[in-house]
Amino acid sequence: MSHRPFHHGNLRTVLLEQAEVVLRERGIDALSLRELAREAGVSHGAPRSHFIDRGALLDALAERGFIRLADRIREAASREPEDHARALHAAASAYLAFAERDPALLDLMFATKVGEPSEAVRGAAERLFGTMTDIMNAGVEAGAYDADDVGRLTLLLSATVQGIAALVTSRRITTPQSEALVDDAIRLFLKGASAG
Amino acid sequence: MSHRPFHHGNLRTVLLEQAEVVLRERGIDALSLRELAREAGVSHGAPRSHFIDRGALLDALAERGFIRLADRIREAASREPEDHARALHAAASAYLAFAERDPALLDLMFATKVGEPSEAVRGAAERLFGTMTDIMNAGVEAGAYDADDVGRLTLLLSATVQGIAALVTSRRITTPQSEALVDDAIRLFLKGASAG
DNA sequence: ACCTGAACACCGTTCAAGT
DNA sequence: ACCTGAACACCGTTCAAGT
Repeated sequence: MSHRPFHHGNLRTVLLEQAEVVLRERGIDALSLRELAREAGVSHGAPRSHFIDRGALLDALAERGFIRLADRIREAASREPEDHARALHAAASAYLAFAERDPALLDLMFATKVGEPSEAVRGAAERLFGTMTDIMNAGVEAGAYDADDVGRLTLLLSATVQGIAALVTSRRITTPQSEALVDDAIRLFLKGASAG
Repeated sequence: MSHRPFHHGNLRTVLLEQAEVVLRERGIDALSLRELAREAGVSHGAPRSHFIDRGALLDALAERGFIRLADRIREAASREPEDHARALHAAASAYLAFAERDPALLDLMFATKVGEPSEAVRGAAERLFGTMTDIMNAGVEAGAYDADDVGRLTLLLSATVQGIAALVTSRRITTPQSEALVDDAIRLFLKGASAG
């Protein structure tokens, strides 16, 4: 048996993955660097080599969250290449599914920043917005919107879906209500956004 | 001089008001019961008489936040009794102004609940939704919507405005962008929601 | 380059005791 | 009814030292 640390070269990922579990099961208040270290079998000082402080861990979690959410949305929309309305619906549903599985992570991703958001988080958030933009551009090609409007419409759609997600994670509406709300949102969005 | 505690009968309010300042200036991570107690000039155990734990204080803050936000929105909309579109715009702008002044408080109001939200918070959140409903009902009388749709449309408008606020508090968009987004949102909402 | 372990300051919570 | 103050367990952070 070696006495090299079990997680040598891997501790960062182990901490992040365990943190996601804690976030999912017990929420952000239960997330402690010392507990993560204990569960990973390292000393309480070890995370310091990978995250300068608790905020840096939270940033890394938010970054991973944005990347995963963007991937889920892109994947969902890509299953409806022929029908833009259905693609929007699939994307929104994927967003809501993420919110229901990982509400505390979504909170973290959209949490108030005291200063500027970190570069990594900002980039990951832009990846999500880029995914939404790609989906909307497919709608332009299908004749659903004017090309000039796509930037503003993408922002509006993103805000609307995030708002619905916030109502779900804060338990203000139930899952069935959120599904009806997504239907309404997309129907009204397409009607209101149509050129002319 | 009496040695009755300075805050006798008043400590609860003093703690809440100081907590709102801390939340505004330094964010939720800086909010500590012990610090609040020190600043109020009482022992660290004193808050226990008014809030069973830190979560109860946060609930009380969220409750007050919902009440204040609902009042601001009602007031803003009431200044445009003749023009429903302008009333919606005023309400949304009041929401965004709240989000910019008290981003951490808004986060708290829409934070993920692990269990069920407390009765008091739920009631206060419903007051906000009730205010939005009243504004929308005025739109029904003005002929902007079918009465049958007003419940779903109110939910959609609420979600959209909250989503725009989330983009602001998370620093994803700037204040000018949020103003343009509110314009787009309300124009598109009225177009999409119009009866027929 | 990464991890250990002592040290420090701070925190939430509990609770017997006071008024 | 409300507040005090000791006690407990836990936490984030720092840092000299090890490998």
